[in-house]
Amino acid sequence: MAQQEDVFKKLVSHSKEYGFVFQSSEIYDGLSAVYDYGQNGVELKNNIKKYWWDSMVLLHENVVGIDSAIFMHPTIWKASGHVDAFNDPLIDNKDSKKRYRADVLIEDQLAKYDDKITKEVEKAAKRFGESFDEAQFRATNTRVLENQAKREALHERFAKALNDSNLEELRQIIVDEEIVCPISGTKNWTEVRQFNLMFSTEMGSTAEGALKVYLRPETAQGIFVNYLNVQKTGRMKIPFGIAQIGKAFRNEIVARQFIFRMREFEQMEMQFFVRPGEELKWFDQWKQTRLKWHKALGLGDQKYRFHDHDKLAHYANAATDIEFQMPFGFKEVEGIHSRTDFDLSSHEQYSGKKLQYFDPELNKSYVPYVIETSIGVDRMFLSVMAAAYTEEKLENGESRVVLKLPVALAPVKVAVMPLTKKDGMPEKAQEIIDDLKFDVKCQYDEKDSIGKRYRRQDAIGTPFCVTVDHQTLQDNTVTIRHRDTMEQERVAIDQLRSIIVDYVSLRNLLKKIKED
RNA sequence: GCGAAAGUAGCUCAGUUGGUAGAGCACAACCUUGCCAAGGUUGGGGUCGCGGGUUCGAGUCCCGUCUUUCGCUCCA
Repeated sequence: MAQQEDVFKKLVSHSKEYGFVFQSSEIYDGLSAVYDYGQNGVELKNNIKKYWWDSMVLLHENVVGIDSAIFMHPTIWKASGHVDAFNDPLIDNKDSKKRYRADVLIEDQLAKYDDKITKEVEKAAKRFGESFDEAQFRATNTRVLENQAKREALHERFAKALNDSNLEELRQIIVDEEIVCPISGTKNWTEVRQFNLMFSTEMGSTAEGALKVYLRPETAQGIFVNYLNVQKTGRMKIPFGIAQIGKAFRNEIVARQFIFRMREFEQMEMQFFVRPGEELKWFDQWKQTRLKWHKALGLGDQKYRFHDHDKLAHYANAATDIEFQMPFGFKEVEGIHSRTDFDLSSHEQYSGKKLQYFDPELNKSYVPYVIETSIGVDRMFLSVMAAAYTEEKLENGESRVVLKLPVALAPVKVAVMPLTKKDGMPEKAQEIIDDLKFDVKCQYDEKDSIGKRYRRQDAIGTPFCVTVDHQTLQDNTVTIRHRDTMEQERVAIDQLRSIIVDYVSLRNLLKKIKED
């Protein structure tokens, strides 16, 4: 484990050193849990996105894409449940260092009163030989009455505090009720603080007219609110899907582990609309389809596993994660959820618009059920980098660091270099680039020894190095050096394009998904 | 957010009981070599994360703050 964390550290500094990931605003000391992608990182990231996008909208005739805005009508987040669920009043116990939701602590206290009352009523029932209900109805026991009164008072006070969002009052309730921390048993509490996981800002320049809007905490809702637009204008027939790639924002209390959990991140989500009752069948199918997409990258089949959820979110009736073996353990990269008709129904309610589909085969209308596949681009990026990062011992005793990236994802596909800076070799190399650069990202390098240049390309995962040497000037052949094997072959310049472009094409990955 | 540790050149780090910042690699130019990195010469680059305090004097001691890592916590 210690060794793996070490690998993670190296990966982080390698990412910076070779222009993959930089800390945001670094010259101003950085901004917590926000990162920028550098010149190589952006290429890799774009390639990952293209791989996903093409696998969705090219390979599935019934999946189309959209690109919805980050700002959306605030009521959308009420309908989705985010306004309620992403707003937690939290309180810490200073002794046990444990954090609790203040409202949950108070609810537990209410439950305690209920228990007391029940016990007293049971006792009374036993003593007088009555049924529980009879005893409760009489409720003459003073202790029962006392506890009922207390419970009622607490309940009222609690409801009012919640309603007013009065955090001081919530804390005062905890103090007055002498609620103790279950771990430390003490009453040493911090202030109650509101943690809103959604970023908000104001739209409209005048204070009175301003509308409080949120930066979306997920891209899914942009798909749901456009469901009808796409279905109607695209003449989509159920089952069909809508795919989207875009930024989402969450004001995480703790955001850490490099780009694994960031406050601004990118999602690739696809919502697949199906007939009610058929959702679990599609859920299983998308589980397999998505796993295949991951495995096609060849990062190692044993590095993936499903993690089925026992506790389901309020909208789901089935959920699983695809986890990847990161240097710090198996971690969620993608979530697949059966979201039922929760979102569309909720938007029907809040918007007052019908979001139904008329199914000609069933001859009836219904709100479709939804299967969601949701993958974090940044997590995907991290998993690819982690799997690709390799330190090799060579036969001559030296070592090299090589990113064994899936070739279709590599930021630079080919480096073209003259063996020496003389005899027209640089010009020849440039000619080759001028031909290849319409198809693939090329890099030219003439500095330092050839071996050093090869290592530089290894470090950013370039699959091919083409070298122009003295023989090139005679017969128009060059050497191609392969990243993983370090082996070289000599080929004619006019063959380069077909060799390289075919080999690094996304097409090869996409074909793999379709194979059985 | 709490606790712990850390922050010195692009990277990895050294810097003694407080006395005005160093190395290797990297980078730039030139020379040399030419198929698996670290030849030669020269050069650029750091208000030691930031702010304050103690002191004649702070990279070093104290306080605050920012950032990172780990643990707790949280995770739609």
